[in-house]
Amino acid sequence: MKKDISIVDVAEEAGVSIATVSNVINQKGRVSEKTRKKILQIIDNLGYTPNLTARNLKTRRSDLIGMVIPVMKPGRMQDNPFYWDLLAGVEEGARDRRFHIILMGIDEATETFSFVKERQLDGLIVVGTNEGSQVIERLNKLNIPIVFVDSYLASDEYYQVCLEDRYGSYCATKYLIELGHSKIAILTGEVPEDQLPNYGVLHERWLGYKDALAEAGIAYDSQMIIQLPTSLEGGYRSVDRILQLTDVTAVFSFSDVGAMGVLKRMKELGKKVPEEYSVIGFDNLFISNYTSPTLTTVAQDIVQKGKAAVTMLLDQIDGNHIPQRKVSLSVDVVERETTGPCKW
Amino acid sequence: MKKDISIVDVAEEAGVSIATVSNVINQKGRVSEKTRKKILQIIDNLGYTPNLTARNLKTRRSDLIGMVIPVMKPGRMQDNPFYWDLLAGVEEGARDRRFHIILMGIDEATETFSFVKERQLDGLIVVGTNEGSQVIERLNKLNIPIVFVDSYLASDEYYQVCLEDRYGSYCATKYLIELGHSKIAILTGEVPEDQLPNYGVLHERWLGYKDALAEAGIAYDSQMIIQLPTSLEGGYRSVDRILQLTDVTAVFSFSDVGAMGVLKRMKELGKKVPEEYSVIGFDNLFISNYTSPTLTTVAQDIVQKGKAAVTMLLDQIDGNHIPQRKVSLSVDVVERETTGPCKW
DNA sequence: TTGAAAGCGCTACCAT
DNA sequence: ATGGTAGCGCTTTCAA
Repeated sequence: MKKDISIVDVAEEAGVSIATVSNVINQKGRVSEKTRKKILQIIDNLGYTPNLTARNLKTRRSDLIGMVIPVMKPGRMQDNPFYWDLLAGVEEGARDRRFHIILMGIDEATETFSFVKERQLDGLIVVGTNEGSQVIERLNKLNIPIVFVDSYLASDEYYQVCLEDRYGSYCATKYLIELGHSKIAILTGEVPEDQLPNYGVLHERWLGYKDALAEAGIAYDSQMIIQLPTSLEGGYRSVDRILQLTDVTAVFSFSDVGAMGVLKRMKELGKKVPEEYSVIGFDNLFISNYTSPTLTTVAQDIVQKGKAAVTMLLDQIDGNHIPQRKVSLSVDVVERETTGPCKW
Repeated sequence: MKKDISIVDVAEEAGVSIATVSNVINQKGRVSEKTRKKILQIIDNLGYTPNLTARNLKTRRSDLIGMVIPVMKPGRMQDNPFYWDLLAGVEEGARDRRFHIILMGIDEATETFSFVKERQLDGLIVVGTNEGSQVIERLNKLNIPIVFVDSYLASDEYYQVCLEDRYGSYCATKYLIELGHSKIAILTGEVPEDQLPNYGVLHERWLGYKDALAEAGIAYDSQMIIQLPTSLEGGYRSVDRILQLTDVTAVFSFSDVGAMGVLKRMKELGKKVPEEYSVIGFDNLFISNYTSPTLTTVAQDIVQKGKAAVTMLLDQIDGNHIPQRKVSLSVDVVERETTGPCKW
């Protein structure tokens, strides 16, 4: 197997020093147009590709960012299309700026992030961690640019991309209330109520829910909180619990996948949506417009969220000015077929 | 900002040479237990992390693999949960073997794969390319371990992970035929019929469809092929075309997302599934069990596919014995609610 | 405008 | 069992 072509080969072929070759590769100027042309030509002929590993060793810049996503029980990444959309945005944004991305599923409890130093990552996008999580402290020690997505960290030192979660949740709830619903079950995810404040996104949405209730003068009832995983399965299983509650007429799932689970189980049990129960989700997955009935939901632009995060990260890395460290993307209730007037 | 701790610091602190430190890091043995312990202790104290970039420069091994996925029009990765499941499998398998993965969306027409040499990638997982594609030749030049997923390359030199596409398609079609259907429209994706042989997966499935028809003595009718994108939108749009065809009673979509699009449009037009039309998909996305009605489909284990691919790749990289270069994973018709007896 | 050379952090060979 | 050192491919300073 023949050795790779290095900068030395190019220099020899061109009869110049490697320093000069380096200068043309890196467009430093200070090379005569003539030799520049010649070297470029030779690079092309030889099919030379600079070795980023070597460059990185010297410059301490890898043009590589990490995207970390929490994994579930057996070490598998979460089965929610949300992440794919987010990743699509990040990937696209990174590609535009000639960065590459390393994707990693992490176990928050044990991850040390040693790969960040090992790989000399220039930055990190961290998805869905929370105030008080063990990872925050470890991440701080890394001392590299980080953008947190959906994480709600209190300190305004952190760069964050979030969503108008509270407002979106408020709108969803208000929307249901205006339809006449007052007993509204919520699927918050698998978190005990007293732990909610530690789960930023869920907490915000919970607050939004309470905001709307309060505004309408409806008493908050913690029985309405269903604590099951944010997943199809979780949504599915939640229905049996909801039916044990009295007079519930609407369900607000903090995720679209959860809402889809609800729809399935409702249908199995012969419960009519939206005639008997209204269901609203959160996310507006592209698939949510294709369920039957189509899902009313709080829409966010997930791909845009990924792009916003990576843009903020790369700007940070490149030392560009960043107007604000915390960005909150807007939401929008999309009215479809799973919601309707309260039956009573 | 303080400089990172290097092997030199560890060596100094321990009063040994860097060679010895290197030996303990790489578990080469030939170090006395006593010094080994000591060095390990110091590494821990100092919080030293080896610099993989430097190691890589020396060893020419990056412990990094690439996963490349074709992008759509505006440079966005395809909006199909399939890829996320596949990625989940790859990521999990890579993590188990301490490899990291770089994910890249590529434009097949222009991609040169220069990043492979630049980053010294140890291997590549290539998804959904095809015989005769421009990328094959370029990939060959790379001269690194590659595993092709869903690619159907003729030469048995290539390492490939595929599916029993033809058989799965045969089973799906046969299943419909046994229900009494004979006019079965198929959604192949956006490929002209005469180009099908160049699209491995689609071609195989097309062949399987024809196999079943032939077996049942049903004439093949190329009008039954609907050429629209493999997507929710494509499936949705296909319905209007299908309805122009005479006597069609069943639709076989080569993807679940396509089938979901069909379901939506059918419902909008008041067409009953499965009473008037049977619909069957392909993939068994986790979401397909949550549509309404739930989707009959040809099931494949996508996560397992990703794992199989990465395992084969890493075995190749590590020089392990690989029993066979081409693996075909099995499929399985999952009968749900979108299919039923032919109305006539 | 160009070149010589140091050195990034590490591994691996060869000595001791 | 341990150490000295060349060198991986590149960037960067300094000198010419």
